[in-house]
Amino acid sequence: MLRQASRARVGGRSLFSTGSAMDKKESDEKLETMRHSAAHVMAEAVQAMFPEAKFGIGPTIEDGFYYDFDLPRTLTPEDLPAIEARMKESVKADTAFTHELVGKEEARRIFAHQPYKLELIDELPEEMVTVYRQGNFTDMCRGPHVKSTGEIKAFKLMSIAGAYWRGNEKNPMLQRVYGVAFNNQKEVDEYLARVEEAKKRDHRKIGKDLDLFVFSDLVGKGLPLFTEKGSVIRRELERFVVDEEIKRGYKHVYTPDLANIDLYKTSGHYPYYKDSMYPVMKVDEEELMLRPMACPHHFQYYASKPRSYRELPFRIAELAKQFRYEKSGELTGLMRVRTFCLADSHIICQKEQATGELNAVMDLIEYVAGVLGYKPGENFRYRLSLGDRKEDKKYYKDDEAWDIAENVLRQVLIQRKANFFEAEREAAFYGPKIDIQMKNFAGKEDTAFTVQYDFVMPKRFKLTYIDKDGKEKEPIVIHRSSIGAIERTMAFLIEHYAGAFPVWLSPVQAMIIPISDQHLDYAHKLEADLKENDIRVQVDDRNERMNQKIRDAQLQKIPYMLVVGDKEAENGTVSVRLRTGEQVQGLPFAEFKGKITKLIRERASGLAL
RNA sequence: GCCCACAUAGCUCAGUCGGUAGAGCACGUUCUUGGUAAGAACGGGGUCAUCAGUUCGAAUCUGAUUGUGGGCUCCA
Repeated sequence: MLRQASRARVGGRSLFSTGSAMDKKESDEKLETMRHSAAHVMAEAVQAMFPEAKFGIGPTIEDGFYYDFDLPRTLTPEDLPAIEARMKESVKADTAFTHELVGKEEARRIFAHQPYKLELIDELPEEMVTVYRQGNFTDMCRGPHVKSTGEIKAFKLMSIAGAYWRGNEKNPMLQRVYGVAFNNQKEVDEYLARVEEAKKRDHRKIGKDLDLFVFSDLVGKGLPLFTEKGSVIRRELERFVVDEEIKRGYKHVYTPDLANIDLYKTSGHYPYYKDSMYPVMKVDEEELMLRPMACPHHFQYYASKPRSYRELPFRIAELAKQFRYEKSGELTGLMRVRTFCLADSHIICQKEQATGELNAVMDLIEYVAGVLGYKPGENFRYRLSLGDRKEDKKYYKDDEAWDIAENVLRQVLIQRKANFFEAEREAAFYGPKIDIQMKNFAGKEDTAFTVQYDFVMPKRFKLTYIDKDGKEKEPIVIHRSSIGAIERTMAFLIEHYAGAFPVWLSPVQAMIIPISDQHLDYAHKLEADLKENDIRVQVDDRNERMNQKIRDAQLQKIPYMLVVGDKEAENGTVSVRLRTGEQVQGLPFAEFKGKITKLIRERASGLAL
């Protein structure tokens, strides 16, 4: 369990926990010890049910623990209550955890029938290993553990899943049982309630409820269709980011969604990623493929003629459709799809310009994140994704260039006082990157935006510029995305706002609700006026009561409901009900129009008129 | 791709022991013209994911396929 356990534990750490107080840290450690012991107790229960069980590892993770088993039959969800019941007996019996330090030879004897444990023993650098026992269960484990099983307060087994031994898909698949554990039953209940809340925010559910996107088996999996409403959000995001980038000196272009395979062979992408590229299409003598990335296209634009140092930084940007053959099991709603549109850019610049450009990119990203309502530390954090000098198969071999590039990125983060952490072996093959990691409501972290320092592609594509001194020099490239993949960003946004978007993103910004059909004329007059002013408005002219119409508009999370009856038609006013429940009676229509227009133009996050 | 589970009306779901389907919401029509979260009546709507098999008979049992979910792996 040793090393794997500790790695898994770090990986499973609460992402944005900020608590640094000593007592909190201590109670965290206590809780973690208890969770780890719960994993052992679960293993004991499984061993009692399946004496021939082979054990993998059983570390703690955020909120709980898991243990991997190799069993004579597959577990089903119905097995969980039985395992849980045995665990509870064990807790009730309050048996002591004991441990001893033994030599490797002795350990091999103890675990003679446990092939996975033997494998771990063989790889341990230490000569002595710790062996923990409770009841009839013995495990190799660094510890620590609770004194006795009675200290395990409250837990619940959550799910069964397959997991490859040591995370390698070439290894056998073990059965993993996940559980959560807390200090008391109340905390377990609260955890379960949080899980339920998260489900309500799931972008797949809200996407269906609010009719934002759909999938079709005939079109294919991982290929979303944006509905009229979803397309409004997408269009607003695209307009926003294109306009903003043009303001900031980007050259916005269109390049083809497919290209000759030689392009990706030249870039070096092909051998690294051919498994996730779509197969080649033969057309006459050409071999074409859907592009899995846009970088090489942009480089060909740059390379179309000689470039002077005066043209640098050369910032090429595109809303670039890309196609990746993600494995079927990896697809998830809009989070992970097989075709997506990346707000992509490649900044070709001199090495000395890198820091300045990186800062400008970070400014842009932070601006965009701010407009979307994301707060640093709360909704996202930075990850400095590093290479591995020893892995020259996975990463381009040039130790010095890696050192320089990683340091440039690190310095940018430090100077900006950014809240970041470093992650080994998360770099691209052509260089390190800064990833903006978003946490969704299910607690999973995903890359939203990325900034990469690339010292490889200029060589591959022989990108050059003529410097002041008339000599040809090699630039570097910054790959970056300002708003990420539109699909994924929409998924994050839907969950972030739980479907209650700011006005500028709302598919329908105002719903006009006539009190009776005598007020339809006035309602349609207002509708025409607002539409003329580019406000997305509808009249609910169904034969329903006003209450019903308000309820429906409310469920659709439409920001403003304009209730109009005799009073309003007479005075040229509207009675506004906000999505928040707040009401503004008798507001002159012109005033409403002015205020909503302003909120939209400013991309305001609030609704207050 | 791998492990496990799931798939019934547009949506959320029920359907007992194998005897060819039901509710609520949504939709349509009519009545109702109602002042801030569900007015009423009636009606239309399903090859029970698909294809095979077992059976006198399959939504129900078996297998395969497709899709979805939770994990694993992967994520340029």
